[in-house]
Amino acid sequence: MKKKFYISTAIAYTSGKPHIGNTYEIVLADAIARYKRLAGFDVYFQTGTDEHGQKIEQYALLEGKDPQAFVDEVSLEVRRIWDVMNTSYDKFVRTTNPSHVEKVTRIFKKLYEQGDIYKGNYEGLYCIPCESFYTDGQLIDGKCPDCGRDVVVTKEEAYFLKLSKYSKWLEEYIDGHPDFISPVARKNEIMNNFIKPGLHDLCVSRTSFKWGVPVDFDSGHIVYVWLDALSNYITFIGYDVDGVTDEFSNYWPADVHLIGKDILRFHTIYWPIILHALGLEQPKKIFGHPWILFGDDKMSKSKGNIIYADDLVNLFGVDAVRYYVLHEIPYSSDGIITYDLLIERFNADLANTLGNLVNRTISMVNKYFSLEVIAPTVFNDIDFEVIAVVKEARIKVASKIDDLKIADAIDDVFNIFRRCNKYIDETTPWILAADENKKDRLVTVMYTLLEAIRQGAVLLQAFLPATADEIFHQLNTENRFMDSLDDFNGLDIGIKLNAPAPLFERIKKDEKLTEIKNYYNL
RNA sequence: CGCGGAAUGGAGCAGUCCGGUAGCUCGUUGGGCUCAUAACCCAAAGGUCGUAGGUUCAAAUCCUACUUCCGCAACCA
Repeated sequence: MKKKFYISTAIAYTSGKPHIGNTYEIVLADAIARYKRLAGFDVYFQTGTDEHGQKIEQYALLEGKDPQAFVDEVSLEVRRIWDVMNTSYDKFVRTTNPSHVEKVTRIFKKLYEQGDIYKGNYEGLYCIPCESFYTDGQLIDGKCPDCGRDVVVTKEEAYFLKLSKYSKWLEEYIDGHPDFISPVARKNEIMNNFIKPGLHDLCVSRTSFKWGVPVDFDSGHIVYVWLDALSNYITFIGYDVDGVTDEFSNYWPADVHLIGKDILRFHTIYWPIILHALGLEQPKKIFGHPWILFGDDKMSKSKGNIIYADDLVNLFGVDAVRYYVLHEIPYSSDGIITYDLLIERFNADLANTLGNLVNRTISMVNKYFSLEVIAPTVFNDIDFEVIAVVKEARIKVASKIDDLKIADAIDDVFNIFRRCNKYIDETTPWILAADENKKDRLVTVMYTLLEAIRQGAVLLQAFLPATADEIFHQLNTENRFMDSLDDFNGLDIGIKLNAPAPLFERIKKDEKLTEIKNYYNL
């Protein structure tokens, strides 16, 4: 039986269109999911939208829409962008799904009945016009951060989750499972700032708005958004308080929850405690990925420097955008995106190293052998060097993916292509072609190149699926499976390649920058 | 003294745990080649590894202090 692999992204909050930063997460998860499928795992990849809460209620009101209609629209837009990014999620979930809502209601009730949730009073700084509570830290000059008016100390009835009861347990759990939270810097942050000082009980209901899952035994109370949102990881694979499905038993616990570093707290404190209280196993790893910054600034609507993924795809193509976010964002520190850098990487890596390699190789096969794949004769040392690089890449990629170092993994794939370019200069096929006595050598060199490219494309599928498809098409092969890397003979002898065509046209920077300006009507 | 992270040639990063000639990708310059998308290959220039001390035969790496930047600081997703 196949080994299972459950990976999730955070569900996107449907307050607006997701920008490239949000999109990074789904692409990252997609690369891992695609790789694991390739490696023979039974992969389950879940993503979706988080659709409840006061903010959404407000935004909907602002646009004069019913909240459900509002989230229907935004959720559709999120899904459209995920599809534009060519991501291979298995299930797209929505927290407004009636079955999910019922399950959350029952989870809340169960936790209440077993004493993990209790009724108390929430006391905080409240802004009356905004109908919102704030903490000291959120206030700007002691005033409401939204409207700038005075806040007053207010008390309201609310339900609380007994985090304090599980504080010790959580600390020990995290200590005993060093890989649970990564990167490790984030783990320290959570441990030192929150867990070690002792956890406060978490307020898990609200009465100040309506748009959410109601507490069925106490009207007026709405389940706090996070209890609702986090539960998506289990409710949509068949968890219910009074029984679970086979699907749940098969896939839970999740192997990776991929999330933005900003919501790490919810996933490493509230979520483990909720699961523990429900008597469920913990996910194996929670990875708080870094952010993408545009230029030097954090992307935000107020700064007007938001980049949307679908616009970038229109301007550069889906794999160019995937390549950039996967390759240029470091493992634990924030990455930067600018048009200049995007163009530079596109030209240097995609057009020059990869695109030109494929193009020059197939062009040579066309010129020398009329596109026919001819059986190699004897490999010699220089060929074996290339073959060794290809073999090594497979191993390196596997270990980098397991460490979630996707940028390094994709670089290992490109090492194959770099090595191939060098190999062409070392073997000078055009000189071999001029001498009929060297035909055997030429045949072997061309085969080595084609098969190295094919094997590179097999690995590349995880990251740039459309590009890999195009390479397979030009090579006229469907042999794209991982076990085809066991040997170096994956191309059928005697087949004809398809005609060469550039994978990526080089970008002229000035023209592209002008195009970008026009695109945005600047 | 709230907690944590970072500072490495023009750019983006690795190396720091387990001290031992400073590495990768790109950019720049020179050369080569001509199969290819002004591409590809080779070579060179360019860094006193944030600052100041300390330990050591030897420090980017260990210790101390300082400077700068960033994240987190609890019910906002």
